[in-house]
Amino acid sequence: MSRETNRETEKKAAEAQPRQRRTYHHGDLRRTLLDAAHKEIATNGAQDLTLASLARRAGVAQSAPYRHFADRDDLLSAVAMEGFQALSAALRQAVESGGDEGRFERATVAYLQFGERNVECYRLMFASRLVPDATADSPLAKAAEESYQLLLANVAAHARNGSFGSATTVWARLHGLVMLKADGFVTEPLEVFLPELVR
Amino acid sequence: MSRETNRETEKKAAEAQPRQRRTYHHGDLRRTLLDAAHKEIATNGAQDLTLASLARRAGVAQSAPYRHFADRDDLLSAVAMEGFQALSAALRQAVESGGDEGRFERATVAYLQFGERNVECYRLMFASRLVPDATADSPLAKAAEESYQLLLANVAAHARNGSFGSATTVWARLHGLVMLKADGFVTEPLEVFLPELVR
DNA sequence: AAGAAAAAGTTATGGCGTATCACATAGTGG
DNA sequence: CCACTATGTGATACGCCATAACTTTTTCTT
Repeated sequence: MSRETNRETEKKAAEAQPRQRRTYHHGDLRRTLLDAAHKEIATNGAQDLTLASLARRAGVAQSAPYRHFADRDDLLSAVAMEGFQALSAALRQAVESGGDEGRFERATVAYLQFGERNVECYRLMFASRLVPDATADSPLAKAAEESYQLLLANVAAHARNGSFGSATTVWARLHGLVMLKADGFVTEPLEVFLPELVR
Repeated sequence: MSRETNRETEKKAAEAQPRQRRTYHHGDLRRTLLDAAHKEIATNGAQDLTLASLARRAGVAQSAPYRHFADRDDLLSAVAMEGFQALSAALRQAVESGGDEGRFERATVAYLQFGERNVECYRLMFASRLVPDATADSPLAKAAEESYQLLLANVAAHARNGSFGSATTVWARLHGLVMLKADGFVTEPLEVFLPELVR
C-alpha cells in the first residue's frame, strides 16, 4: 500500500533522458546521481529514495551507483553534505550582503528560508544516522561544522546586544521552527516569527 | 555493509521467548508487537525496524502482524501515538506535582527529560511521514494535539510573566534542543539550558 | 605508442522485507 | 451447536540492497 509501483513514471522519465548513451561510460554518473537524488528528495523525501530508481533514471545498471557510493547511506550523506554547503553559502551571502546593522537578522532570515525552501533536504541533513561520531572528520561532519560556525559567529556577534541565550538555544529555536514546520506542526510562514526572534 | 544479518541474535531472543506457544492464537499479538517495537526502536531507532523481525521475535509467521497493522507505517504510527500519550502523561504529572509557582519550569523539565530519555521514540513521533493532514482526526493526530495543548497551556500561563515569545517559539526551542541532542549536535545534558529557558 | 593497471559499466545472483492470497483454526454470539 | 469473525499459517510475487565476476574505457608508465 505504501509502496506503490512508481516504475511507470520512471520509465517515462528515462525516455526523456538521453535514452541510450553511445559511450559505454556515462561521463559523470556521480554528479548525475546526486542531482537526481536532490530532486527526488525535494519532492518525495529521502525515505523512499532508492539507488535502483536513481540508476534507472540515469539509464545505467542497478549496480552502477555502487561504483560511486559505498551504499545507500553513503549517497544520502553526500547529498546532506551538499545541503550543508548550500546552507553555508546562503548564510555567508546573507552576512556579506550588508553592514553590521541587521547582520543577525539577515542570518536568521537566511537560515529560516533555507529550511523552508529545502524542507526534505534539511530534514535529511539532520537525520542522525548520517551524523557520525562528533570526532569523525568525515566530509559531512566538516560541512555541518562549517554551517554551525557561521551561524554561531553571527549569534555571538549579536549576543552582547542583550539578554539572548547561549548560541545553542538560539540555534535550537531556529532548528525547532524549521523542523516543526517541516513536520506539519507549524503551518504559518516562518517569517511571521522573525520579530520575536531578533527582538 | 549497513545491513548486517542480525537474524542470529534474533534467534537467540526467540529462544528466550515462550518458544512454542501451544495455543494456535497468540493471545495478544498486537500488544506484544508494540512492546517489542518500542524496545527495538529505543535501542536501534525506527529506521531499521522490520515487521518481519518483530514477527520472528514474537514467534509468529511473518504475515501475522498484518492482521493487526495495515502496514509498517501503521505500526510505527501506533508506536508514535503511544509516545505522545506518554509525553502527555509526563507533562500532566509534572504540572500537577506542585503549585502554580514552578509550573512552567516543571513542564519544561518534563518535556526535555522525556525527549532525552526517549530519543528515538521522540524522533519517530515527529517524523513527518506519520503525521497525516492537520485536519485528519487520526488517533495519532489527536494524541499529538493533546500533548501540544498541554504544553501550550503551561506556556500561556507563564507568558504574562514577561517577554516570552509566542507559544510556538517556546515550543520550537524545546523541540530544537531535543532534536539537536538526538542528532548529536548538542552533547550537554539539556538541563544545562534550563536557566535560560525559564528566565 | 604499447601494454598494464585502474576506473567505471554490465549481467547475474543471493538475501531480506513488504504486502497479499488462499487456507486453517480458534473463539464468540445467536 | 453452528455460523461467523478474528487471528495465525504457508506460499508467493515483487522490489531493493549489495556483492561477485566479467567487460570496456581511460589513464598511467615506460
